[in-house]
Amino acid sequence: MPSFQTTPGTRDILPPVASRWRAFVDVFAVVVERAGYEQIVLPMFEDLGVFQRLGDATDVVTKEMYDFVDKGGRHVALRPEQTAGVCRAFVQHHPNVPWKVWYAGPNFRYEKAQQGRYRQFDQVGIEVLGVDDPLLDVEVISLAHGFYRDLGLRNVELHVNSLGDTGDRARYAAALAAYLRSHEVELSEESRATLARNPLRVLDSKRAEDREVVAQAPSIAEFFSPAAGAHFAAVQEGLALLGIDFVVNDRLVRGLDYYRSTTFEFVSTALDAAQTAVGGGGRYDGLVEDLGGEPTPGIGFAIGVDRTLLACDAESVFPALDGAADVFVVDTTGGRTALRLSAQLRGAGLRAERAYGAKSMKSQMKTANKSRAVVAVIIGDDELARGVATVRPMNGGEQSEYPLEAVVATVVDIVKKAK
RNA sequence: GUGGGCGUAGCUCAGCCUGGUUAGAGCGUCAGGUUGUGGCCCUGAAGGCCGGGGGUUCAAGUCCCCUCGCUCACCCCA
Repeated sequence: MPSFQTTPGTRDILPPVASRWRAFVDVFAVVVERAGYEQIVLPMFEDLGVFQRLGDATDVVTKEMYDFVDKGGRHVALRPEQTAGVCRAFVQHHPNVPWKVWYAGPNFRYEKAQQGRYRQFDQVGIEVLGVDDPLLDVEVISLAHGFYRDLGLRNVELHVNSLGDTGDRARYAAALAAYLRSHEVELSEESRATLARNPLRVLDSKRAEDREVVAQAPSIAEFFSPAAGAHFAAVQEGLALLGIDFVVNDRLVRGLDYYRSTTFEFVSTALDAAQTAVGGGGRYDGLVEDLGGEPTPGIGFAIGVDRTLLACDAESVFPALDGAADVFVVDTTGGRTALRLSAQLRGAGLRAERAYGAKSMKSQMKTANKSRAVVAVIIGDDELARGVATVRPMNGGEQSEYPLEAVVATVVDIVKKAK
């Protein structure tokens, strides 16, 4: 047992998975940058107050925050998500609207870890501030949808709902609480506790004994103001216009208190774990104001990197790949020629590898094979004496000798043809 | 935070119920299989305080307790 191991809920992302993560973010960046979103990089910790705006009835704020007092006496917290930070940055820098940004990076929540849920977990996401157009909601949703499709995922379901405007949500919450209280004896003990804290969340219960009561509960749709109803209708029409399949799920209650109006969640049906939501988002039209800014509409989504990658595994798409070399330089004369040649080959843009230490020809060839190089360049005593190198295609083709100064061009040519 | 399952080689696991000589397998790694050449095949080697601590016993990987970690479910969420 080593003296030190990763702390619970954290882990090392080793090769080749780490490069899969990078590729994941690359695919995401291409999708959203085509739509005009620009990257933003936020601090990983901020003033605790920024995150308290997520809602003091949420577990994220009440018990999962990694907060501490720094040496200057500031009460700060590791970010549990990035939307609040984006809004804080918006208020701090007052950029022109619409402000369209994307981000990627780790967040922190003090939870008990299980598959697809870690204390340090990565998300990619976008946020748009300053626009209250339902067709923007459609665009935002379509970008997430397109990203999943670009990864190769086919079994991702889109669930949409609306929480109405601020007044609708409050009136609904009151009506729902009243209904649930009248059926309190039928609810599970856990849900009774949830009811006292945050009635909307009872709708999320997966416990069998709650199913009947939840099924009969009033729907948010009955409480929509005319404007909220029209907005939601426009979103649904827009999705249909783009040919994006979705289901309206009036029990979809997002976890954070700032959500208003349009909410949505992407669920992988290929995953049989407890955590099947691979991404989600919605409108948060009051959040900027809560953080001290002018009233500003906002919408965005976050996609969980781990869970989405788990879904990719379940569907056997977007695999992790070891990098293959283009060329491997074998040198049994001490290594100086391989050192120089591989530098030249790299300078020509190739991925060139070589063996370290005085290994036998056979050993070096084995390593060359494992590197999956297209071609091996071999320097033995014989070649060294005559100023040449043997160039050997690794697919079984004929090998031949070239003057040292012609090796780079020859190899570049062979690799280009092989690709 | 609550409950169940599991911690044996780098990885996947057998052995534990029915304690008993130097703890095994497959894969991986490394080295060989005659003159300077990979893949397939063959041979060999390295690699384990059997998660940690305590207890029972003549004897513990195996039984008991504690602890740490992982995992699944709940809670919650991405």
